[in-house]
Amino acid sequence: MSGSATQTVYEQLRVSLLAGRYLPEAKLKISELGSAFSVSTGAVREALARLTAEGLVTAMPQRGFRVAPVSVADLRDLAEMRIEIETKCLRRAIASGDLAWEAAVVAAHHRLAVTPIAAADGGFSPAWIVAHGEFHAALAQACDSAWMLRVRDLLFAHNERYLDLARKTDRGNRDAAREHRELMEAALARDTDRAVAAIAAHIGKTRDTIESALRRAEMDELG
Amino acid sequence: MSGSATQTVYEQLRVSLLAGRYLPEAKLKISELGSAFSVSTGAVREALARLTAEGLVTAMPQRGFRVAPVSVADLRDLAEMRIEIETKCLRRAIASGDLAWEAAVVAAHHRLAVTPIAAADGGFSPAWIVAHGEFHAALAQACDSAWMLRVRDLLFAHNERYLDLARKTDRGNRDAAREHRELMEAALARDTDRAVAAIAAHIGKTRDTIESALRRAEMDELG
DNA sequence: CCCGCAACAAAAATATATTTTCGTGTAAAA
DNA sequence: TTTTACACGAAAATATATTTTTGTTGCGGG
Repeated sequence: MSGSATQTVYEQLRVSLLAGRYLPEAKLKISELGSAFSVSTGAVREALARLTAEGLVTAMPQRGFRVAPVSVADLRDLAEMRIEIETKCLRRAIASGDLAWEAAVVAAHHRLAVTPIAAADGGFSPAWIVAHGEFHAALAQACDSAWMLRVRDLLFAHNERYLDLARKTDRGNRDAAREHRELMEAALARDTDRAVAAIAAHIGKTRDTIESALRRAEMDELG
Repeated sequence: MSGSATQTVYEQLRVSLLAGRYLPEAKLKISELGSAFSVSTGAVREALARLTAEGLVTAMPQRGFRVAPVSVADLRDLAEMRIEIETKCLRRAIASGDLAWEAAVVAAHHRLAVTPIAAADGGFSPAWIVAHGEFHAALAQACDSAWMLRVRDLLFAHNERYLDLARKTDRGNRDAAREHRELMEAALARDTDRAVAAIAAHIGKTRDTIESALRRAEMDELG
């Protein structure tokens, strides 16, 4: 293992959460997770405490932990906030990004472009999710405000939870690759307005797609 | 005690941190804290894990926890971000605040106005800090975006850490009470532009005051 | 047939014990 | 005198054990 037990559990649990491997509001039993990861309950509790502070998990006093809920309202609010922050980040990144930044963006985009998007189970492939996250992170990274980046990361993480819900209705009818390319090109050309418009549109479209998927899922549940 | 042991430790530790009762970068020894609060080390670790996710504490693998550092750069970045978020929050709060909101703002302002600002040790009095936090929270509360409020709370908490550093150089030469009144009156009058200007100025002035205090403290340290 | 209460089982919360890691100081060798 | 290796003490990390709390099931009464 790389680091400590707690760290490992935290990271693994986090990617599982972000990959939607647990259902929203599902109970996270401490001893189960402990034996699954072969660590003590203390390590699990510590990891869950951190995830609670991030909002990915909710703690119910004396009643354990659950996966944070999702809702259309939260998704819309989140997307709106993301547009605010991501556009600001992007503006500043374009303004102060150097050659190293450009190179990192190109590299991340290349990895994203060549990574197959579909996984065996019909969702996004884990490799694509990682590449996608890293591309957007690379774009924002040159923003010269640590706090802005921090908030961006928080929002992006929560968005990832919703992302794989979209996969079902997203089959083929949307060209995310094209949006990413457009975004990269505008950023590298230092065309701030075009880049900002591209990322805002990208977030908006993603939101809409996820929202339909969410509504469909709710329908299925009730009917 | 109200809730669980972990919860108690978390809350107490948090207010201590925000009140600047521990020095930045000071080591937070787990067993010391455990005996201080008369709880087990597990509870302390759990509380520290949450505070780490909030950024109030930094975790160093195999080397324990420390109080998060402060710096002029971080303060400036934080203040800039706060201006962005607080103004947006305030706009939306003014737009959608109802009578209950107005009442809460008036009440919070009254409590703030009548609470003595100075403590025996020369810092802000704990009661004033609470009242101050609640006044600003009340103002923002009517903002109809949960995510925006969440980010606002995070930023405000970090700002509080810096706040009491300002007390030394802030003695008498600044009328925070007046700024708060102006802010409240503009908000209640639904004068969005004036309110936004007031809060931006308020944050900016606070930043400047704290910055001088910080620089003075750095001077004292080195000479 | 439904409601309440008691006993039981399961899981969370907490405490204690053990292991591991890190920093420090000391002594021997270059 | 400087450096390096070793050992010791302190603190963190982890595991295990104990206590509390909660949720559930079955039984008796209404």
